[in-house]
Amino acid sequence: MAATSIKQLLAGSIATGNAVTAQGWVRSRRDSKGGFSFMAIHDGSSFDAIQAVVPAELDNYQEEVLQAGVGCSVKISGQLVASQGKGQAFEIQAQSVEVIGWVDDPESYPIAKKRHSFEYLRTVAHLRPRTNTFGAITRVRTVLANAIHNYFFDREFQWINTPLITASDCEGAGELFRVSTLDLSNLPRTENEAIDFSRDFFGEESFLTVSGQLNVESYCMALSKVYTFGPTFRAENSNTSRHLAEFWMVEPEIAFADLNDDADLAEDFLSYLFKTVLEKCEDDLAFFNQFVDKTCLERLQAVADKSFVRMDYTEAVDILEKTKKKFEYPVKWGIDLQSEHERFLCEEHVGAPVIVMNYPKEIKAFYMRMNDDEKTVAAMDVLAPGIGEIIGGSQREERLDVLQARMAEQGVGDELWWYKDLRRYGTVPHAGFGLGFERLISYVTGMENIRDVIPFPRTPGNAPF
RNA sequence: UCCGGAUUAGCUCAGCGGUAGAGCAGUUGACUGUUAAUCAAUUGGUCGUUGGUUCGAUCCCAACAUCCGGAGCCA
Repeated sequence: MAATSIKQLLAGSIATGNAVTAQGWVRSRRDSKGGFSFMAIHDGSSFDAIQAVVPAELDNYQEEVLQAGVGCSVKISGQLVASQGKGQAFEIQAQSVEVIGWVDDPESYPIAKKRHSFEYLRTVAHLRPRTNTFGAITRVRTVLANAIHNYFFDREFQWINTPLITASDCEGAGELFRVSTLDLSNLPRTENEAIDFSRDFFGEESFLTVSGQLNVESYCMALSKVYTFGPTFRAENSNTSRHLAEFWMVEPEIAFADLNDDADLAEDFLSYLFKTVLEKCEDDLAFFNQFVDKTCLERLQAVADKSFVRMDYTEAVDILEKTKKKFEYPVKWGIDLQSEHERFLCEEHVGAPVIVMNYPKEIKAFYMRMNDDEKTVAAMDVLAPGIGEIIGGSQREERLDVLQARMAEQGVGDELWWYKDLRRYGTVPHAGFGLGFERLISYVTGMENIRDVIPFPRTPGNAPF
């Protein structure tokens, strides 16, 4: 008989008395001298386990059922019945229990039936999905990824699969990983002893992308509403709870739009995502709210209700200068906001997500649109309490002459000729932003370390699984 | 990369200049429609690595490694 997912078994849509089969992994077994054992079985489809009541009369009860501990995989067939005990509505009255896979050595099985620290679980990243926490994170991650695609699909955005390999090293977002097939122990050289990249795979130096934005702009200039959603790579030596060397990013780009349209999109998008996860991950979020972060649900609801505050950079600096709070880094107009400043703004001053707009041009990238004051550019950061910058975006410079001047200022070379072409042929005001997918999940779940919201985190000195 | 902190049983931690302890897990038994079950007994450790100080180092010192927190970079 085909197995039914535990989510379905617990949903109440199958009439009691029906024959069912569940398959999954044992979370716990409790033996009763009343002549049966209770087995809690997980298969990842839901937060809750299903309980199987296994009678001692089964042929393999002594030899197998009583030996099947935490982590063993099993297939259990029987009748779905209303539970006599508290804690679950339904359970399986087992008629057969087949142990599919044993746990070699229960004492050294890394995932014991107890609380483990997240630091420890990172060292067993291949087994940590078996815990409540990582199962819940995985389901939330899936719901959010789907919600992202659904949001854009419903609003006539096209999903653009921008390349992961790029020859441009000037995308302005940090250090790049080199992509090469050259023999490192025998590098080809040019006449003046430089490495001869013309003999490399792509005929020039190439790298893993740090952003799909420049490429997605080209599709935006034809399809109007587009987005990328995929992995991104940064070779920064960043050792923090908010950075990964490999992470996923969502980057929408909209044509015929300015910075305010961009901020509207960011706000509506986040609000939709949070509403969706509140609706679809009730059990998992209840778990996070109880064991990981007591303010989790409250915070999600606040963002779902769109309680964003918008302010100009200039206004933000003004607030920071006037507050009595002492900062390690003094504030003055022209500096980039430090973590402590961003935290003060969204955590203490406002107590909700803040969108800071129109930053000094000196501290922002070449492609951001120059404002009329010629001192600021149309950039925005969405700052979230507890996370910091969750979104960074801008209106793009659509005027060829201004863009060229900015590129020259920042030393960006000719390899972006195609990017300039977009301003030469039917240019249009447009804007977009980048949302760090893992930062979003951190914010939603309350998980403090970004290494715990991606299945196999890559950080400096660390890619073991 | 910089500044702090940590590294002792499978896990979480306590401890002390005279070579070690608890809780949980595991194992065994008792008990029970149980559900982080309970109760009893019990196994289990070159105290991160390498040097140094000392009669003697797990403890003090130094370097290194790894991890954590904060900062920078950013998403």
